[in-house]
Amino acid sequence: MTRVTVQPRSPLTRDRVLRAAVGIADEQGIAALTMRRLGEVVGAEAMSLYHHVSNKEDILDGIAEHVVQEINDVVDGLPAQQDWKQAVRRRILHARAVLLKHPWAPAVFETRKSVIPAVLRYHDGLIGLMRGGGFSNDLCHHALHALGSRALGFSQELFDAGPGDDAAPPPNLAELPYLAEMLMEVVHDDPDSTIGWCDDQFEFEFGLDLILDGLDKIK
Amino acid sequence: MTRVTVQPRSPLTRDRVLRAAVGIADEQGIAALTMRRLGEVVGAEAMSLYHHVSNKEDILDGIAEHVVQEINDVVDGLPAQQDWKQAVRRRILHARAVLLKHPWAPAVFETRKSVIPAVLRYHDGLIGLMRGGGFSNDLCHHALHALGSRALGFSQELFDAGPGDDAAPPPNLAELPYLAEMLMEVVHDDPDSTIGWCDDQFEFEFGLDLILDGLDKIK
DNA sequence: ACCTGAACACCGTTCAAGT
DNA sequence: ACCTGAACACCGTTCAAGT
Repeated sequence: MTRVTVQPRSPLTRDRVLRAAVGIADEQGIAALTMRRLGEVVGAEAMSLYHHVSNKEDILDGIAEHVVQEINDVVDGLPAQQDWKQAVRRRILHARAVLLKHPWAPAVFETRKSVIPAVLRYHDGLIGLMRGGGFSNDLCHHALHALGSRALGFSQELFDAGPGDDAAPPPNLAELPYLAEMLMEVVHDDPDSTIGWCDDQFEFEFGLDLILDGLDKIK
Repeated sequence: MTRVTVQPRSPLTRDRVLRAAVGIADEQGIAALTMRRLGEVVGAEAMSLYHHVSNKEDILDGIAEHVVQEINDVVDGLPAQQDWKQAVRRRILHARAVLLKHPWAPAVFETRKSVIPAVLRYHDGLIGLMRGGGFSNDLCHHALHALGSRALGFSQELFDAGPGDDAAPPPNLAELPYLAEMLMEVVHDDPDSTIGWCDDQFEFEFGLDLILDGLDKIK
């Protein structure tokens, strides 16, 4: 008779709950993250979760922290660099790369009631780089505000380049003369697309460099 | 017998529903906007709403459109101005003033699936101003991306200056040397505050001018 | 045509009861 | 101590029935 050693189910912990929550959000979107679904994934009833987290807000706080931790782990491993602008630029682009793996994260960041501790640590690092580059504390402060969410690698677009709503009426370009002309010129290399044709990475770097170059001139 | 002419209750319309929805969101926050509560306010059952809007998403689309309409009405009334930078700057600051009356609006914009038509009209106006200032269509395109949500007057902060969570542990400044030093210097005129001490309007304009000045140099 | 009550399929969360 | 079933107070939405 074979000895079937049943792996004792590892006990539920806050960390296992949060890990599972991140997994659900990554794979099925943040709307799929419900207490009941989360219970299913960790192999327990939804109500058991409340022994390890205080409520759903606590879970959202936790997975936000989790993602920023991941960013900090990446950027802390980057080698030192003499030029502050290159250092800040690279740090932010690495943060962006992590965030692209968790597309739900920006929305969760924005709904947090209190500051995410890991974000403070991230910002502390950015200030360190800028101070090293000759920034005054005052300019560091303005710089963080100017960067806003760009500091963590995401830009806030008014219309997401998501799947779009096919049922929605197409915009009437006759009433939008300047936009129509711009579109015609900008997309003339890529005639298939109308909106959402943009190279997000390029545009992100364009805006980031605009700000970093501006700061460089002030400092 | 007195003729009591009962004011015939004005029939429900999509516009009345949306107006009431904006009112609820303004006064009690977006979370208070439920179908049942909305029904109460317009004096009907929640289920009656479905004859005038297709569902709740449609209501959110509608109130987002409503706010951007309000912005367009304001900025369309602004007198012409020769300097593109001043014109764009003023337009954006007026948009911001409208948005400050509807603090829930940015979050609703971000969750819209398809482009809000009024936002296209707003952007069309901005492009017009920049074209008039000598921008190429290509630069207009990059400029809109660089501005992002700033074009409509709101910046995306990682931590909102909201009421805050008093139960949350205070950040350990010992682990945040640069941030601690910056805070000490920046707030030394206002020793009561620790975080959320910032002059949002000033910081918004600082970031906006950084971008506009940068664009001015490229164009 | 417009409106409604009852019902359905979900939520997050509480609570008393199990082991 | 950790977990659970049943229940509660909400959601958005459907549907058959009213006028």
